[in-house]
Amino acid sequence: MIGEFEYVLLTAASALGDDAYGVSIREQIESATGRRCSIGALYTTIDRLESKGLVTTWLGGATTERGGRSKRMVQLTPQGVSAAREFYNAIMRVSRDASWAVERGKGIV
Amino acid sequence: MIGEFEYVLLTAASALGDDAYGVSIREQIESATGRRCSIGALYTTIDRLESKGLVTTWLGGATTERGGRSKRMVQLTPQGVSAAREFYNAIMRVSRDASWAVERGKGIV
DNA sequence: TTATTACTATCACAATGCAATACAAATGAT
DNA sequence: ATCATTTGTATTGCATTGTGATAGTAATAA
Repeated sequence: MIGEFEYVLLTAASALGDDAYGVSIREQIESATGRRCSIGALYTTIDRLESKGLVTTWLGGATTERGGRSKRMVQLTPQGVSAAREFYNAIMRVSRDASWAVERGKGIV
Repeated sequence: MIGEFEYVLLTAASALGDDAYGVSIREQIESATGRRCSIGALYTTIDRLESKGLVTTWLGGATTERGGRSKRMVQLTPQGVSAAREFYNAIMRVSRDASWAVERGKGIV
């Protein structure tokens, strides 16, 4: 099972589609979670996800317009999508009757 | 932030209410997740949750009928409920637009 | 050739997850 | 009483995941 931060990163990369790379993923995570994402957390997790085959990465072309190192693009593999779905479903399944998970039209109240 | 297994344990204990103790929590986890829950994972996590103030535990009375050590009862503290709610909300928020999380009638709102 | 900008990489340690193994207490039979 | 049985809990040691601090790399402009 992947960890929580790994899940967050996969989700952010998925949301960004073709624009997913280190910096944009970091911004996406910070905006989606409201919490800070450190550089170390970011790249070590990308590395770990890649070595597990859950994402692939490659160096982006020279699309930069004003200086700067080239981007390391990130994309989920089918296994990455599966792993994320599994994590999500596991949380949903476990939370089914939790008081903090009740939504409209759901359960006894 | 609590970890995924800590969340699962909090949820199981919450679901069991007054019947929450080591063995019953373990069974609840295994039935809710479909995965095995080892003894070590169980008690070390209970210890950690207690030291963080997310659960309280105490030794149950002599309600056993056929032998056996007394139970270590577990109950969520208000902080435990908050931590679980936070974890759940964080996952929900991040997953809002994920392809694997789409449900009916789910807009940005 | 140097300064600036945009980005990625590494390290070291903390927090969390987990299997294997050992230990404790209550009961009932002898 | 003491011993086997039953029901549960506790400890140890290591693997995995999370994260801040720090360093490094490459492109561009002046």
